[in-house]
Amino acid sequence: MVTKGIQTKENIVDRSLHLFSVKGYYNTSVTDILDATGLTKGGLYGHFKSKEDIWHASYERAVGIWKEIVFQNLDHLDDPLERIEKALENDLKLYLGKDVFKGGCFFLNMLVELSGQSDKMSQCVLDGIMGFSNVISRWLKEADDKSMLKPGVNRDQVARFVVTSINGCAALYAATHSRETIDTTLAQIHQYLGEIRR
Amino acid sequence: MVTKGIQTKENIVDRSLHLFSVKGYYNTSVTDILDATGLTKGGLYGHFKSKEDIWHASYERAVGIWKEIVFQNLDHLDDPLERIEKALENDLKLYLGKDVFKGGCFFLNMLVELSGQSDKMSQCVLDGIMGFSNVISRWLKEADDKSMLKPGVNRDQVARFVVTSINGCAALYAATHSRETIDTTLAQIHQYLGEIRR
DNA sequence: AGTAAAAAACAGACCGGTTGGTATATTGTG
DNA sequence: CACAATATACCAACCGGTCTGTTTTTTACT
Repeated sequence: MVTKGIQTKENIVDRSLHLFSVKGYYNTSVTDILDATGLTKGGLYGHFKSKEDIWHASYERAVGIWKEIVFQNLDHLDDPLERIEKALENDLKLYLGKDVFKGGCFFLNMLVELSGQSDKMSQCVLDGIMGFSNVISRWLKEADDKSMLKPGVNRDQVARFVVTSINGCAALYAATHSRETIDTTLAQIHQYLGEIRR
Repeated sequence: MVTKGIQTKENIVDRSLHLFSVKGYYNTSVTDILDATGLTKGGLYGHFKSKEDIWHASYERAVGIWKEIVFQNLDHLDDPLERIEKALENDLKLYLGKDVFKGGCFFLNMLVELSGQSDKMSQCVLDGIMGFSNVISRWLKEADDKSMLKPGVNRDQVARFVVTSINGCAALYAATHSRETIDTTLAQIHQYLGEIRR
């Protein structure tokens, strides 16, 4: 049963996630969250014990939303390299490009802002990003097992480079909001991945 | 003649640049700058009329430092593609990797934090980054004129993709501080650029 | 070079407003 | 009725910035 309490709690997370994404963590004040939710201090701090706690809940929510978008329509792709490209396309076109979070990519924004500020929070984000890199790495392994890759391809490096590129794309897209940024990145990654195929 | 005034002014810029790079713009308080310089409010605001003014001066300083590092030892390289790779290597190994600014890449950090917050400041950073992309684009044109490129290479796209990748690398390096991040990016860009050569 | 006037540099108190967070009281709901 | 949910008032610390007054440096003139 969905009580009133957990309803408002989810609402807090939703609104906060949006605010953190647009304004950043430090530049989002608790008052901003109060205004966005219509609550007051007492109401908010009844659900979370600190601003950082709200962030962690927002992060988990963001991961859920992101996964649903990026890993959709992948099951029917038997070709691991096609699967990788489709996932990247999902990420850039449907997650980043559709402005799921108005400020750009929540994870990249947080990673940059929190690096050097909060080890706990930035490590949290970094783990998520490296997780995606590992998924791609596994798909590359699958391709390699099927003898689809040129010999001598460093799979981990390729995976990390691809993830690096989409993060760079996210940084530039947040500033430009131009489709070109996304299209260019996808086109060049396609070029790049085409060259590791046997 | 170097008066006392412009000496302290330069000192303010130096310290502030460092603080902005490590803590970000919003999370750096004027008091932080006061502590770092040993000044008080009156002393500081005699040189700059606002915190944003200090940032603009810091940005200009950062550009100067960055250019000196990235464009060094390039004159002797007649091969434009080698020149591009050397510039990227300078950027990642000597600027990013040597922790010239402790918080990682000042420009990437600022771009991400300021996008959506201050159009004026973020545009400033974006212009600088796109300027680098244009330089690379011109070098690619030079290579093309010398018939060094495969036919059909989209020079602007290649330039933008390369710049995108080094920015992504900067984001991950700030979080990991691992040489591997840099080495991987350089190695894969080398791979990628090798494929556009005729 | 010495000195006095002008100007630049700086200190410190102060401003209204905001920060994240707490304690307690009140309201709404099962 | 009981308890979760929310409001209100409040806290000390801090925010970027201004103001006035004092000290130090530079400049101008002899």
